[in-house]
Amino acid sequence: MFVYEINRRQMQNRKITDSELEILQILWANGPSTVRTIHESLGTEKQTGYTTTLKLMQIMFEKGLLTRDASSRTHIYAAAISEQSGKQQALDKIIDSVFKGSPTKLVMQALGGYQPSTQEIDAIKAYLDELQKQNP
Amino acid sequence: MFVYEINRRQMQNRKITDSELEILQILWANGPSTVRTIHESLGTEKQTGYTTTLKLMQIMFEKGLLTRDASSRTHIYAAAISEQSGKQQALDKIIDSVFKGSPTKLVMQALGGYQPSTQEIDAIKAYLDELQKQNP
DNA sequence: TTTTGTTTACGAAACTTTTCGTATGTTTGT
DNA sequence: ACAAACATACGAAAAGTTTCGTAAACAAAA
Repeated sequence: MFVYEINRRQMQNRKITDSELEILQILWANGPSTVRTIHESLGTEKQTGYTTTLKLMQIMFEKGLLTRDASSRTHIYAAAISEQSGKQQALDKIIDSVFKGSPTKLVMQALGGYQPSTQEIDAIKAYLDELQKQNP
Repeated sequence: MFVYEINRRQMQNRKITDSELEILQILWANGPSTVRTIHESLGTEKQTGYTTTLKLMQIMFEKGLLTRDASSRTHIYAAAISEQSGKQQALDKIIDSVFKGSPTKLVMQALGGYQPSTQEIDAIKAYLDELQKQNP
């Protein structure tokens, strides 16, 4: 039986840190996980101890970034926000702060800075056609 | 006579913070400026004192993010990195951390999350055509 | 049962970023 | 000349993030 706790006493307006984003990403990719699993997924690059990961996830729970099932001794954590909205949030922030609120500007810069391949360009064009069809 | 100081003893690998990015942005928009000017540009939103802005810019100078002309009492600061590369840096970071290194993924998410207008779509398409011409 | 290992909770150190107060010197206006 | 305003430098408090050590509870193994 799963009983996901949700912490509603969130310290709201603190932004998501890079370490937190790393953990969210693993949860998005693998689904609900234990601290141990997450810690091992971080493993190679990060040289930090287990309790560090634990503490971080506890704090994220307090912030409302994660929920957790504490019905068994080994808690199982899940991302409280969807991959979609998490990524969009990250984008929004940069669009707002760096690209004067214009997603188009960001897209241009991203494309200009990277020399996408012909295949990629075609993929994006196809996607644009899709959008245009939906939005006449 | 302008004599821009450049601090070469940079603490390298610290990343650019949000506050720092705000200041860079103003410098990119307005060109070299005094601390007072920057502080007033930040003005309305930020409720922080003048010396806070000063200190921030001094630290940015130490980090090598800004250069400055100290030939007159009122120093004049300039961004040490170009608008282009600063914005690209910001983008790189998020592409790397959130979009598995794929700029195309970021572009898709940005476009999908925003319902761009027909004009914007056309502008992006035109831009893609440009890229495709250069890259046969 | 006793030992060994795993898990959470928690406090606090270490580090970074943001903020400000104060000292000191320069410029400006009266 | 003198006061008021302004500029830099600097130390340090305040706030936030990351890290770890240790204690307590439980589980598994010997």
